[in-house]
Amino acid sequence: MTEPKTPESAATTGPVKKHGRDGKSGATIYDIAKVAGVNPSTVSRALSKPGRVSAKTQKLIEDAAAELHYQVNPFARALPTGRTSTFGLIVADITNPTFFDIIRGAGTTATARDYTLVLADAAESAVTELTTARRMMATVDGLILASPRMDDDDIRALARDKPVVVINREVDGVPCVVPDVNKGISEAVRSLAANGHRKVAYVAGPAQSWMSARRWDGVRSACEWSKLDAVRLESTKPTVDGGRQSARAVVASGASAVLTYNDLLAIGLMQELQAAGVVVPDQISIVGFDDIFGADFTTPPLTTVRSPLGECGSGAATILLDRLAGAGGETAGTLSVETELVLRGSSGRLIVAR
Amino acid sequence: MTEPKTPESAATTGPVKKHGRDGKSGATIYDIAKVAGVNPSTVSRALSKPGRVSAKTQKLIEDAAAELHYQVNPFARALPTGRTSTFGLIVADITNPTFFDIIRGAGTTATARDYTLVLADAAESAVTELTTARRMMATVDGLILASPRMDDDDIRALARDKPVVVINREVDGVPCVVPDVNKGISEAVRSLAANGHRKVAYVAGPAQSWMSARRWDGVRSACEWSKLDAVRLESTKPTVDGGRQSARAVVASGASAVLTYNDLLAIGLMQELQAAGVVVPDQISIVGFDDIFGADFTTPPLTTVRSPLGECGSGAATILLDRLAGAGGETAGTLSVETELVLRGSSGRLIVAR
DNA sequence: ATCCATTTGTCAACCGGTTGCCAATAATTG
DNA sequence: CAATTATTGGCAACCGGTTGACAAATGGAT
Repeated sequence: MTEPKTPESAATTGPVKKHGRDGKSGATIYDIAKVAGVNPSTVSRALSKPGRVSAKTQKLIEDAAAELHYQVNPFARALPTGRTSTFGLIVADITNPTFFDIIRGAGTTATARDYTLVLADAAESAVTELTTARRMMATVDGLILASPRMDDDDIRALARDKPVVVINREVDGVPCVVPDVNKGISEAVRSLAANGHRKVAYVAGPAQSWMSARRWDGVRSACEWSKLDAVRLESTKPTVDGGRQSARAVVASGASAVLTYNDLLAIGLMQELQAAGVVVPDQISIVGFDDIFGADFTTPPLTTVRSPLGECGSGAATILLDRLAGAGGETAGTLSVETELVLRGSSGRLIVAR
Repeated sequence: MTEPKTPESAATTGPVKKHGRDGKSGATIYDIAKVAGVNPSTVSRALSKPGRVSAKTQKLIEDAAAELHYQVNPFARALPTGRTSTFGLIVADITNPTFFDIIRGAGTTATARDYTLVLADAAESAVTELTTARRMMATVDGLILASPRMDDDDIRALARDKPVVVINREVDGVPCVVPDVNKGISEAVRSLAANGHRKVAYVAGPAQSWMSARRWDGVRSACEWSKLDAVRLESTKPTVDGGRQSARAVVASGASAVLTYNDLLAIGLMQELQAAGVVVPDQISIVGFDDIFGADFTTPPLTTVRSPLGECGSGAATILLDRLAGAGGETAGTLSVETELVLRGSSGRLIVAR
């Protein structure tokens, strides 16, 4: 091998310092170009556009890159192209275990497709959420919003800028991933009816929650079908504490079976009822939603309508990544994932006290 | 106001297109410069170096920036400076609820200080962990490793490159945040001793877990002090399932009280014992570690040695951010956070069967 | 050997900020 | 009022890749 081009000469006093390695870490395509004896742009092409350069030049460059432990500088790449190989996930509340599986699903899919996941928490505030989303938009290729609290219009505005996928809510014109509650709910209601229950209460979630409305719809229509009474009760907040506070209303309602907006409410409710001497499920059956982590820690373990949250996360990530890969001209349909009843101990035959 | 400098003239046929707004979103400092009638570099200074420009120029520029809804392009800034306003958090296993609070703590601190958190999961693999860490290093200013599985040397190697903080493990030469188990453990053991227990079992975690070793040390020495027998049992994995599997060994050990490496093990153990007809805490007291989400869902609710995980997360983030802000010459000490006993229903007086 | 159609590599102009150096201006002092 | 010093703003060269335009080299067909 003869020294290709510009050797170390000319390094006398000229102001030529362009692209000089100053001891810092990281080789650049200029270093590779020097080693391989080609032009930097050729290196760039070899490394990003397959088939654009001849096989032997390709090999030459790849070898040099390997030898130098080359790693692209993501910023340098993002600057002219705008592509960042990163997407954001904003969850309504990191505290809420519902999102754990979503985060995991999205994270796994991201890594599998060589993307980086940036996570942010909206702390249940629509304002924080929007601010965070706006800030993120600058650094990501796309965004996933899990149970967003902001307006439909805000979401659509974001979606006009870069691909956005919504989880747990349907927004017109934006691709969504939503658990289809009907199957799980009708299984649950049928099971309750079969066990002798005649009146079912639904403890609702936050008033502005899209999903809570869907679930109530599902419960009402399933009850209608099974000829059961359905009554809707409000809750203060969708947490264990909120569940405790709803116990009084539940008892007052005279229902013998309760479905709650989520598992947290169900767990709190069960704790409070048991503390008051109510036997679950003999006197009251309780069914939650989501099958979150810990739903089976209770005694009796919680019966719940499982939403495949991990699947929602990975599904949303897949949709997003596909859009980023393709020209992005796909339709904005809704991906619906199945829910199912997980029958555990907190629901069962009604034992009428006499 | 008169039109400052270069008006729209000269836009005839010259190849002058530099920094032209091409309809894309986002104003640049060049746009601001034009509006404010100053040089781009002055805009840059006004926006990043406080006090470098005169008050009135500053105002002029800020107004223009506000009017144009200017937002810095993080990539353009990162390219020459290397600063990204981003740090990474790698957790050993996203599935494990222990990390939920850590993520939240770190996330909150990050946002509070205008940093972005990038999350990654190592899926309990030392190799994945190291790969992920290496890849992240290119895009972040610093790194937090929560319960890392990789070698001390690998961690130190990473730390040589950029600031690294470790949670739940002590590594020489690297700043660490570790819960000090002793206070919580001695409270637990004293409580057990006071309740008539004479023999305590410790169900250990993964063999290579630094923290499991610390906890066993703590249990042993606390038992010695309180004149109790201590026996160590191994577990298959630190999960609910692992806890179930350890039940047999626990019973065989003859201990009347058990501390487990973590809450998951404790919960599984309790479920299995109860299924076998053992009454908790009358016949066996169970104490977990961490006070994870759901630890109080069980019946009886779990007594546990709480580690302030959220504090660990935010503490680590604070250390990291302080280092990034300061020249980074601080010592690499260990930040120790206090643990405490959370006395719930799963531990109590030993009722000797007769 | 000549000419045309491809393939492959080079040039140079970006992407949007940052920063060292220097000149112009303003403030301070004699 | 002149001389000196402290501020402030401008110029231009980066950071490290990407990409359109174009020329050189290669190959095939005549």
